[in-house]
Amino acid sequence: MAGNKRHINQLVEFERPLTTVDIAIFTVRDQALKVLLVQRPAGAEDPFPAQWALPGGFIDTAKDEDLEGCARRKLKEKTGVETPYLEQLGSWGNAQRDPRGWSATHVYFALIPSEAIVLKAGANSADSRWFPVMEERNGEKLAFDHAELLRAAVSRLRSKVEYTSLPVFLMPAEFTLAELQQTYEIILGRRLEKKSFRTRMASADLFDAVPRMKSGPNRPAQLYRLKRRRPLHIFPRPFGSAES
Amino acid sequence: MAGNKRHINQLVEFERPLTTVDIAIFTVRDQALKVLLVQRPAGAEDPFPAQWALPGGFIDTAKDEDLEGCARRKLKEKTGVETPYLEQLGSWGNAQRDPRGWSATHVYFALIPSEAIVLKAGANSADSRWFPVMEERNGEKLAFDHAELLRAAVSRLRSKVEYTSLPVFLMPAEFTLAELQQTYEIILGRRLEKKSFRTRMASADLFDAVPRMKSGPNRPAQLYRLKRRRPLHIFPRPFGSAES
DNA sequence: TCTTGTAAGTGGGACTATACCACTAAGTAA
DNA sequence: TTACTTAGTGGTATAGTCCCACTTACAAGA
Repeated sequence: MAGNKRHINQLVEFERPLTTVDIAIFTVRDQALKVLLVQRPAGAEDPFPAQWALPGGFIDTAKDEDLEGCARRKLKEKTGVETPYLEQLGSWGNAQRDPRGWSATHVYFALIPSEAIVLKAGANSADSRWFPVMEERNGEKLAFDHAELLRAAVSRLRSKVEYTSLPVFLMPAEFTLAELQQTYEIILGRRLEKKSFRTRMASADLFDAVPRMKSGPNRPAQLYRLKRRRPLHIFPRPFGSAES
Repeated sequence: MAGNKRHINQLVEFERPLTTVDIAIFTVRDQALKVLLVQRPAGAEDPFPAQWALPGGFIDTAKDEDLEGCARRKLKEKTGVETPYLEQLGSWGNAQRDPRGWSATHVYFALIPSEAIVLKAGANSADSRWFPVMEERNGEKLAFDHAELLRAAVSRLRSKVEYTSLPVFLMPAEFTLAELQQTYEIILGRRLEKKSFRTRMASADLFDAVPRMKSGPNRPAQLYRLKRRRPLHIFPRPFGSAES
């Protein structure tokens, strides 16, 4: 199975594109959907100096076993944690997106509960920060074609949230149904009907009630915990329209 | 925006993976879902000699504007036609899949009506042929990791057919509702209920009735034609279970 | 202690797309 | 004319959600 020199000769005729992996890491905090962006180095040696970009970079064929491994490595470097959810979004490749030459990037998106995160300044990123995902602003001045990648990631996230249990991966270990519904509402940008929401979640059988309540100024709420080994649940129908 | 030598220096530390594009091209003919496979050259210069593989190959950074353009080029080379439907499936990359080195492939899948196709022997493929998609057989001895890629493509195709109008892209210019239903049934591997099927299609408003009937030994059937500029239609609910 | 306010959680009928199944319609072949 | 087959429809049942009003449970202040 090992390569041999004959093969190499044949390959010379094709220039190899640059190959990178980028990740859209989402969380919900302060009542908003946020994405982690890193600021590119300010020196002129790199393209798009000092601009914000999705975390990512070149594949290290020595260290990375496969594409997903590369994504997990970069994700861990930035956030310091393993992600509970990682999905491949797709790949983008053309001659223009990187001024250094024909390049292709493999894009992943990840969901991480807000409290889990410990931001680290990465080796190749002067700074990293959570940006609220707003249709207008981001989309403009990210490095490379990352604005487009981010739009695609947000679009995929929203459409999957319509009919799956994806947002549970954004919740802390214990949470109330109202908090989960809020997370759905923040991502979708609209209100959901309480009864329908609870009926769905109950029938999906995703959580165990823990024998504790969340107290506040009002009626205490039941706390739940995600069952072990619960994969993504797909609901038979998408969420309906708005409430109140 | 042009590259400069400084950048190149920095990039030397990363070996560039081999980059390819592969396509799963599907059609329905002879009452079966089929996929186009090409036989790799028999000489020992290439890996997996004489084995069957998905059509595809290296990106030509001189000719290919982007990944999808590369996929369309290879598709046209093999089938001689433009495809009515092309979608990116995902990418696979690791150190083992190609004996020549760390490689990543960008996989697309395409749907083509059976009569449209004129198979051409490609430059790098001694032969190409339609293979029925059967869970058991294919999955064993395709070149590279193409068995896995094909499984993923079939899986994606099936799951999208459950709740979209995808199979219309497999139909000839004029067709009957019974023929369309048959196409659905062949892909899904189960019978669908006639009335539900027709109600769905009617409400989707995808076709125009042409003023002609398809005659046979029995009652003639209305012929339909796909409306112009009809994108993929998504039904509010997936198809239900079997009939008779 | 009682009232007020607010969020948690539920009861029950309405609605909608599909499931199910029986029926009619329209042709060919013997 | 009858038998057979496939096209196409009518009408009720069902499932999951929608919608809205209601009850429950707590804190805070009068």
